[in-house]
Amino acid sequence: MSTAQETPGGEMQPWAEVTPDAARRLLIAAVEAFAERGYHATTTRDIAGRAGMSPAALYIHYKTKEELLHRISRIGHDKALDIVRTAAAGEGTPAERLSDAVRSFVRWHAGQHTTARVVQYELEALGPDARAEIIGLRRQVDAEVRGIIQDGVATGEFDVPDVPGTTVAVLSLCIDVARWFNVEGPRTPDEVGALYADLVRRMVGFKG
Amino acid sequence: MSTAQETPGGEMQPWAEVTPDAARRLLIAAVEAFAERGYHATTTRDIAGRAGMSPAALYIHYKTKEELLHRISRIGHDKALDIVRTAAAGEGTPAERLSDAVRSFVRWHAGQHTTARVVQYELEALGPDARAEIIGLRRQVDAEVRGIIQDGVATGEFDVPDVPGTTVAVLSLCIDVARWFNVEGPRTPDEVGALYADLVRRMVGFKG
DNA sequence: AGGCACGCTAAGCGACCGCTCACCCTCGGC
DNA sequence: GCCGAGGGTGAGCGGTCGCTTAGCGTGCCT
Repeated sequence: MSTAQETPGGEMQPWAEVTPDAARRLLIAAVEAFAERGYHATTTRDIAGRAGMSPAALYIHYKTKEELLHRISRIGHDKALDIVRTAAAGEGTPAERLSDAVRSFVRWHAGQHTTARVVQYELEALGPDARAEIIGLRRQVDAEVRGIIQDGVATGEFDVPDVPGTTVAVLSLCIDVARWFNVEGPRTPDEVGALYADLVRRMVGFKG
Repeated sequence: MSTAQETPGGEMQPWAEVTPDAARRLLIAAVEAFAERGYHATTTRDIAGRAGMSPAALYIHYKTKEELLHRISRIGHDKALDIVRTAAAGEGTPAERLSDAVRSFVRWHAGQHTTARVVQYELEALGPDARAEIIGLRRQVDAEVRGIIQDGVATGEFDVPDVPGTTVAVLSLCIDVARWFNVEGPRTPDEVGALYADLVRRMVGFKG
């Protein structure tokens, strides 16, 4: 669904779908600034400066500062939904699909924690329409994860007394990685993903 | 440790330790405004207006807008640390103490989610000194929870391959309640606390 | 009664915000 | 060689921000 390009190593090149080049540079600068200082504390002058342009250049490619946040949030949520959809549509057992989903979802929130922080924590800065659109995408993410858990309950693999509540908790756990993950810290995104996949297996009562 | 007063029902009256009355009204107004719009998007005029005062009145009781956030964050973290310390110092088994800690910690983050949102998510708006002080308190919270988990591992009650990682995950799970909890939602703070206590028991491999 | 400390307000200062406008440079098509 | 389109800049507008200052009202102490 995404037009982003894969490198030979298979790693996603983020923002590859944003053109032209100047618009992409501005967007990347905005992601960094928003993640560091928050949306409201970031000035358009700061964004343009990081992209090596004058303040006015921003408005050639984006109508407002909020449109920048909207584009970032939309692309990020599309990517997040893509990740869980891919895992949910896999062919393994519910336990395997849930582990896959958690592992890749967490890996993205850790590896791209700069982007994820903006995507997950600056939602309230969006206007009503944009916010509603993003909330719709979040509901789809929730539905995918809940579906996997329900499948596991149906097959008897999982023991989950409260499926909606456990779904919220699992997603909350994964999303909050973006808040605390630190590149200087002791764990790689892969390691956090593996740890969290194990923790979630336990949460759903899977005896593997 | 806190000078806050208990009501006859046993429920804590938040901000009771803030005096005089005008200073407390301003602080409560600031908590609401910061929680709704974020620190940087909140104006001192808005805070003063909510407290029924003129903009200048704020500066009689607080030196700057940042001092307001600092006071809120400090009091909130003191309360959070108090909660986990009380549970950790209890007399039950590690499983009981961990459940107590999670239940009361989550109950606070859900019931006082307005305050908790400010306390947990506006840390970066603080200056370096204030931030360092708060981070110190967070480390103490982390140490309390890690201590309980280690105790459980030592007695063989818990099966936890990665104690520091699991500690981070447990705290992250509890804290993020403040972000998603909604008073209009289907769950009471008590119910979320009970659900989360169960989920955490599973995460540490407790077979109860 | 007089004085004065204190809580508060009206007005406003200087800075900086998001955003606009008039203009410039570069480059491809003819 | 000229033109038009599109990406870029410098300067700056209107507005709002955090915060300050001069002065006012009220109640307590003597």
